Amino acid sequence: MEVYSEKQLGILFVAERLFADKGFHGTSVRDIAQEADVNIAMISYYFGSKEKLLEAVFRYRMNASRSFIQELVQNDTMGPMEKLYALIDRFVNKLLNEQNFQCIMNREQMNRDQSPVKDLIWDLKVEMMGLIQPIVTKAQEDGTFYKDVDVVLLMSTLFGTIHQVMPAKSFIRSEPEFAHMPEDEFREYLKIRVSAYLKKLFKAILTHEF
Amino acid sequence: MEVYSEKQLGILFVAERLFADKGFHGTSVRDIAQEADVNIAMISYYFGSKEKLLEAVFRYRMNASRSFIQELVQNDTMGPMEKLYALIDRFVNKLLNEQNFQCIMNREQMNRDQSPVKDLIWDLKVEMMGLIQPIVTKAQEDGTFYKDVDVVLLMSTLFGTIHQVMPAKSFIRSEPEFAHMPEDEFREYLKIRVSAYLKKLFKAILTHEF
Amino acid sequence: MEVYSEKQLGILFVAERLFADKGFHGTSVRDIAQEADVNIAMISYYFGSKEKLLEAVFRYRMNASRSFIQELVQNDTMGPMEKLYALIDRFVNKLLNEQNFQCIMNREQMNRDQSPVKDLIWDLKVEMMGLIQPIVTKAQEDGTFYKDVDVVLLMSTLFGTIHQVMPAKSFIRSEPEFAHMPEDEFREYLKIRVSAYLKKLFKAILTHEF
Amino acid sequence: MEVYSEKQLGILFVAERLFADKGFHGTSVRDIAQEADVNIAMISYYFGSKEKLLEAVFRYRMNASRSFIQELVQNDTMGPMEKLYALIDRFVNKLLNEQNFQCIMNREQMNRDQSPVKDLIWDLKVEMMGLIQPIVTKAQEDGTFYKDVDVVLLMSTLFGTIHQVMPAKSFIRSEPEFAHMPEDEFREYLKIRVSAYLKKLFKAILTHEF
DNA sequence: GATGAATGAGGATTCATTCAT
DNA sequence: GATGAATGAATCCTCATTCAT
Repeated sequence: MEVYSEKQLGILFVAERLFADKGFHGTSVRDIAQEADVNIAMISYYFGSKEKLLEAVFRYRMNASRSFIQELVQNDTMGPMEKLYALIDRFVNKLLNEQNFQCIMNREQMNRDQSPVKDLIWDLKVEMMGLIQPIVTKAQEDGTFYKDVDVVLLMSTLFGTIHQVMPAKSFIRSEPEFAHMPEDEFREYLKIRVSAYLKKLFKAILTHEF
Repeated sequence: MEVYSEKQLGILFVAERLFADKGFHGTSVRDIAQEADVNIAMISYYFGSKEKLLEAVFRYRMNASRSFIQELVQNDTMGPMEKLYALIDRFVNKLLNEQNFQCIMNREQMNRDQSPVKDLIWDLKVEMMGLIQPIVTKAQEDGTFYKDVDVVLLMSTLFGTIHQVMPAKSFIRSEPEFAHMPEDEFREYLKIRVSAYLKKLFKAILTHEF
Repeated sequence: MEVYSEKQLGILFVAERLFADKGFHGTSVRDIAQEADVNIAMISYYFGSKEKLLEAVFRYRMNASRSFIQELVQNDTMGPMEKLYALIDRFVNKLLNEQNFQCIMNREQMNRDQSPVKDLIWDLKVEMMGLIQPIVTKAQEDGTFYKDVDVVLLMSTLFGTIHQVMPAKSFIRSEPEFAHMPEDEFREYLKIRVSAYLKKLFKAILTHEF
Repeated sequence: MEVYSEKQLGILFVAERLFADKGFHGTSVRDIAQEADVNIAMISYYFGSKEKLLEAVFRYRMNASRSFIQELVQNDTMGPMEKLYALIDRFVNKLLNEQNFQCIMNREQMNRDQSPVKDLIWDLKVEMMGLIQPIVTKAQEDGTFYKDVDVVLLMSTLFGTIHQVMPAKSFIRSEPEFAHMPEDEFREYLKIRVSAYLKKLFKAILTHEF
C-alpha cells in the first residue's frame, strides 16, 4: 500500500485522465509530464516506467474498490435484495465517479496478451464474484430469489450497462431537455436514473415482482 | 461501397485482429504488414494511412451491420416481442461472431477526441436507436409493453451485456465443465446462453411475464 | 538531338515547372506524373530516371540557347556595341521567357558535387565566354571600348542581374502602379526596363558615354 | 535572439554547409547528424524539425546582416558615394565570407510556395531597400547622383553580380595564373577584384565619372 | 532528490524504381 | 508500347528510457 507524495499523485491523476482519453499507447510520457507540469524523467524516476505507472493507477483505484464490497457483504442485518440494491447504488456511484479509471479498465481488459494489469483485473473480478455469488445463491436456496437465474451474466449486465452508459452519455445528453444542464448535475441525474433502472431489472429477474 | 482485392482483405482482417488484440496505437503497421505477409508500403498504398485503414475496417463491418436490422424492422408479420427476440438473436450472433471488430468499436467509442471513426460509430448508434425505439414505443402505446421502461438504458443493457461477455468469456471458461470444450463449440454454447438470458431479461422488464 | 513525342514533352514541361518551383529533390516523380497526367512508371520508362529527366530538360533548353549567340557573333555588319545590345536584348528576352529553366539552372549550378547537369552548364558557360570575349577584346584593341574592364565580371553582372530580377519581381510588383497589370504585360514591361538598364550600364562602363 | 550551445552551433554550421552543397531537400537529417557527430534525434530535440533548423540557420545569419547596414546608414560624416562604396565593401566581404549561407538564400528565394524562410528573406529585402534607397534618393535630389537611375535594378546588379561570382569562381580559377593560389588567398583576391569592379560600375552609372 | 541532455530503437510514411502483364 | 501493382530503402520524427550532474 504505497503512499504517494502530492507530486506523484498529480502525475497519477493526469496519467489516468490521458490514458482514459487517448488510450495507453496513444498517450506519451511527454504528454503526461507536460500536463502534470513535471520533468519527463520524473515518471521513470517515480514509477519505474510507463507501464508501471499504469499499474500504479490500477492499484490506487482498486484498493478503494476492494474494501467497499466486503463491508457490505458482511453486514447481516440486510436482506439479499437490500444488499443487491446497496451494491447497485455503490457500483453506479463508483463507476460514474471514476469514469476515467473505468474507461481504462474497460480497454485494458480487452487486451489479448497477459500483463500485470490484466492480472489485477482478473483478481478483482474473481474476488467480486466470490463475494456476490454467495448472496444470490443463499437467497436462491431459501427461496427468496428464483433459481434459474444466470448470475454470471447478471453481473455482466450490471457492469456492462454501467460501462455502456459512459459512451451513451453524449447520446442521452443530445436530448433537448438536458442541453443546458451543467455536467455535475447531469451526472447526478444519470446516477439516479441508472440506479433505479438496474434495481428494477434485478428485482424483476430475481423475484418476478415490480 | 469499396470492393477489396483478396490481398487488401487480408490486410483488413489482420489489422482488425491486431487492433482488437493490442489497440490501434499498440499495433504498428509493421506488425500488420508482417502478419498479413505484405510489404509495409502496401498499407499506405492501399489504404492511404494507418488511420484510414482503421476507418476501412469500420466501414467494412458497418455496412453489414446496417442492413440487417432494417429488414427486420420492416417485417410486419411479427409481434413486437418476437421482433425483439429476433433482434437479440441477431445481435448476440453478430457480436460474438465479430468479436474483434466489437472489441475495436468498444475501444474507439471511448476516445475523447473526435475522429472519422467516432463519427461512424455515432451515426450507427443514432440509426439503430431510430429503428428500435419505434418498435418499443408502438408496443407501449397499444399496451403490449409496459410504459415505464427506459428504452435507452435497455439498449445499453443489450450492448453492454454482450460486450461484457467477451471479457467474461475466459471467466466462464475457467469453470471445469468447459475446460476441454473446443473454442467453436464454446462460442455456440455462449450464444445460446446469452441469448436465452437476454430474452428472459427483456420479457421480464417489458411484460412482467416469465 | 532527341525527338520527343507530345506526351514526353508534356512530362518535360511539367518537370521543368515543378523543379523550378520546388527544386529537384523537392519534387517527386509522383508529383510530375500526376500533373502531367501520365502513369508514374512512364517517367522511368521514357527518360530512364528522375535524374535523366532533369538532364533531358537541360539538353532541351540548352540546344536552343547554343545557336542563338553564334549567329549573332558571326554577323559582321554590326559594331561591337550594337552586338552587345543585341546580346542583352536576346538574353533578357530569353531568360525572362524561360524563367522556370533559368531558375533550375540557377539552383543546379550551385550544387557542390559534380553531375552530368553541372557539366552541361559548365560547357555552356565556357562556350558563351568564348564567343563574347572576342567581341569585347577586339573592340578594346581598336579603341572602341576602354581597356580596363573586367569582362568576366561584366558577364556575371549580365547574368546575375537578370537572374536577380526574378526574385525581385514580386518586389517590384508590390509597387501600386503594377498591382492590376496582367502577368504577361508586366513581363514585357520588365523586359524593356531591364534591357534598357543593362544597355546603359554596359555603355557607361565600356565607353564612358551616356 | 536565441543563444546556442557549442553542440547546437556545430549542427547549425554543418547544416548550413550541407544545405548549401546539396540543397535543403537533398540533405537528410541523417547526413547532418553524422557529419556533426551527434545523434539523429538531437536535431529534432534542439531545433524541432529539419525545417526549423533551416529557419534557425537563417535567423542566425540574418541577425548579423541586419545591424551592419543600419550603423552605416546613420553615419552622417560620409558622402553618398562613400556610403555606397562602404556598402559594396561590406556586401562583397560578407557574401564571400558567407558563401554557404548566400547559396542557401539564393535557392530558397526561388521557391514558389510561401514558407517562414521566404518571409524572413522578404523582410530582409524590404528592410535593405528601405535603408539604401534614401541614400540614393537624397543624393539625386541634391544633384550628386543622376536622376534617371533604376535603383531597384541597381540593387539587383549588386546582389546578382556577387552571387554570380560564386558559380563563376571555378571559372575564374581555371585561368592558369590562379592554379596554385591557396583558397583563402584566392578569396581575398576575389573580394578586391569584385569590390573594385562594382565601385567603378556604381560610380559610372550614378555620376558619369571614372 | 531531482533534472536537462542525450540516446538508440522504432514510429508512419514516401521515395524512385521495377516487374508482370 | 504502356501500365497498375508492388517493392525495399530511405525519409523525418517521436518514443520511452537513462545518464551525468
